Amino acid sequence: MKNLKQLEIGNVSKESGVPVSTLHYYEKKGLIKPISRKGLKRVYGQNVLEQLSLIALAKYAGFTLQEISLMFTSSGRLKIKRNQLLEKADTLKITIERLKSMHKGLIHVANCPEKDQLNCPKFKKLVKKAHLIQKRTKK
Amino acid sequence: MKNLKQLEIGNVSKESGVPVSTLHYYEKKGLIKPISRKGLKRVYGQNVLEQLSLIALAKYAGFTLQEISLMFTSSGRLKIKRNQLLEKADTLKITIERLKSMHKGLIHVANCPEKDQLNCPKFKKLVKKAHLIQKRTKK
DNA sequence: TTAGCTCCTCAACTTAACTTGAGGTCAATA
DNA sequence: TATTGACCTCAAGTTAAGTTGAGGAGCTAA
Repeated sequence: MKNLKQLEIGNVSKESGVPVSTLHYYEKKGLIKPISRKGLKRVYGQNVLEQLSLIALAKYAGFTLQEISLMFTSSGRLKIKRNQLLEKADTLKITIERLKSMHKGLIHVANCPEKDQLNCPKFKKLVKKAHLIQKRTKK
Repeated sequence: MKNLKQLEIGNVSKESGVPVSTLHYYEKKGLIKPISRKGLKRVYGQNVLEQLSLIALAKYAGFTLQEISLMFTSSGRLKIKRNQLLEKADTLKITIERLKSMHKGLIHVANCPEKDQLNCPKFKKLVKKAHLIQKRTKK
């Protein structure tokens, strides 16, 4: 099955929620690429929408556009090796653990009877834990 | 028990890993505050270290310094209300879910036999899922 | 054929989060 | 007393990730 449907930049923007100016910007950074031009106008294939979801997701996971552009080609294919991928997955895992601590901490603090909540030992322990995770990853 | 130990900015920097220039910056932004001055020199209490951990953590969770400064006072006390706290916890939860999808996706792709891995239906489904979560939160 | 769209390029501006640098204070040591 | 080291202030510079705006192209409908 081929990518039959073609999209103008305006549609891409509308469907993805990403501003046109940002699409231009992403293109300059090598993250996406129109499949062709119709005159001056860019023509995109359907799959650009998936690419954009992926980019959004990766950004959310804390990757910079630079890093993202190293992971995928502008036509949406994977660029990095299996082990690098697993490495990324690992750092992501750690991030997740840390955020879980933070989450737990917030919930706890919200219900904590202590006057000065941030001084609550349980909370402190959670922060410390997350912070240790952080240190571990830095090395 | 009081905070007996006093720290100069250099020690704070060394123990926290946060550069002196950043500590100045955080102060200007209202995130931290020395307990006093000895001449011109800033004097910090021990608890600034916990504050800095917390700031690092919150940043990691995707909060901006602005937002962080709205959550805590510069002396390290909680500033926001219980329900706001729970709200923050909620958005964090969603972020975590999304990252989990991403994580799963990375692992899957790394082991996926498909030629063009990003086209693998399983992967696509994961991205879509994460993306939906995203949309849900934007509204 | 003129007006109205949607698109184009390219350069300059914006914001957050820092960093760098110049010039100065102060206390302790050589 | 002179130098060193750690600190100070304040202004300017930097980077990532966009956004804004000026000036122009090309189709389409009145």
